[in-house]
This record gives sequence, C-alpha cells and structure tokens, in this order.
Amino acid sequence: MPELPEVEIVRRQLDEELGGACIAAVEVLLPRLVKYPNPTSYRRGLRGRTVRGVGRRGKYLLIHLDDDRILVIHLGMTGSLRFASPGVERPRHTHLVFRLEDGRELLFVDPRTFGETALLREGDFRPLPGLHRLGPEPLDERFTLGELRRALRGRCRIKAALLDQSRVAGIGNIYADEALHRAGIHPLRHLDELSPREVTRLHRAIREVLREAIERGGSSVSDYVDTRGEKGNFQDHHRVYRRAGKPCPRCGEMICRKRLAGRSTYFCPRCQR
DNA sequence: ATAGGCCTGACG
DNA sequence: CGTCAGGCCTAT
Repeated sequence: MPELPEVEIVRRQLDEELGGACIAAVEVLLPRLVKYPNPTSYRRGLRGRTVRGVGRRGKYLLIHLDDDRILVIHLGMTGSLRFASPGVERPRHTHLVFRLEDGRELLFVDPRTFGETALLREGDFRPLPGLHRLGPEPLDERFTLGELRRALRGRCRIKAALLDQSRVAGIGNIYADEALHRAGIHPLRHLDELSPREVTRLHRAIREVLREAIERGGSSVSDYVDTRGEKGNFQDHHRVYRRAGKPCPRCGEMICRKRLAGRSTYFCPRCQR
C-alpha cells in the first residue's frame, strides 16, 4: 500500500506521538510477521524500551530505541499503524500490539500480511536484506543528478528500475508512473537509451512528485490511512495512475494501461516517448 | 524479463 | 465466478 510519501506521513506522526514513550509489553498475534530475531526475543527485547525517535529509509519505518536497537516496521501493501485504547475492540487483522506505559496501544493492522517487522542492532541491517541493500533516499539533498545517473546504470526498463528498491529507495507503482509522466518518458524505454536531458527531467520529476504527495497527505487509492485513520488526497492529483481511458491532463490524449512485469502501468502515449 | 507465491478483500 | 490491488522474494 504505502510508498515513500505515505510512510513519511506515518513517520512524522509516530515521531510526534511516540517520542519518549515507553513500551510496556508487546503482543505478537501473527508470529510470521516477525522476521528477526525470533518472536520471543523480539518481545523480550522490546519490553521496557523507550522510543528516542522515529526515522525512515525508503518504505521502512525505523523506531530508534534507548539501547542502540531499532524496531523496524514495513507496512507491506495493506499495513497500517493505529493508536488505540485498551478495552476497545481491536480492528480485524490486528497482528501486533505495542502496549505503552502511558496506557495507549499502538496496533499494527495488515489484512494481506505482506508487512514485516524486526528488531535490529543499530548499524547492522543484514538480517533484513531488503533494508540492507536499499538504494539512496530520493528526497535527501545528497540525492543529486549524479546519484540518479549512478542508480540507472545497467540494462533494464526504466519502470522496472524505478521499482527496484536497491537502485532508488521508496518508489512504488504509483510514483514510478507519475514521475515518468512528468518527465515525459515512456515506461518501456531502456536505461541505456535515456538522454542526459531525460535523466535530468526524471530527477526533478521524482523529487517533485514525492514532495507534492507528502504535502497532500499521501495517496489513498484503496485503503491507505495514517495513524489517525485519515486519508490523503494526492490520489485526486494523479495524472496517469489508475486513469486509463481518461484524458491526459497535459495533452488530452487517452491514458493507456499496460501490464509490465505483472504490474499495471499507466502512461500517456503522446507525452511519454 | 517474467511468472508465481505470499494473503485478504473489494468489486463486477 | 473472475479480476484487481500501493510490496517484495524466489525461481525459471
């Protein structure tokens, strides 16, 4: 479900509401979501810890604790984090419960169970290969044009490259399509045939679309909600994503939808070459 | 580069 | 019933 902008919204809320909070106990209702260490060590390692702050790498939430460990949470496709009060009925598909010392509970809810969590040592991400191999942060000031060029070496299609988290972190199906449309690049183009001007446009497009999405609270296409249950509204500003058959906002041509590597891909056949 | 698998739910 | 879904891993 959530890509970089949505995870960033959640990160900000968690940082605000969780900073300084102490974890009294953890309930693991669906053990296979705990990737590292084993669920028992995970629970024991978290009990009594205080949250120092909440960061993000790509689509991973990094909850920094007071003992040089990080509680990592990936929301997968349909995961969400919700604050709740004990006693109130928990939503369906609640798989993790973090009970805080102040009485609040933070629930991890995930119908499709593609999410994951781990308790890692600061500075050793190897137990979570996806996090360990993550590419550069596109909104970081160090993500220069040169960094994008470096990320786009090799030979594959540009859409596949943008979805590859080890090239650039945090871009998923929505923002790959939206960035390519803004840059005027056809999703099936190969990396080695992109001109320097096109890579420049893409660099700008990626950063622009991610920033705008964050400003608008993210995209709520099916079920994304933040920790307060609020939807974003960037879906109303998508130019191509899920707009097959509708006119391109730039040129009026009909938006096409094609299947690429099993993913729906939306583009304007006129603006994107 | 693609298909399939992990899961559940919404929609036609 | 079938199709679709914002992620990501594995195998071919």
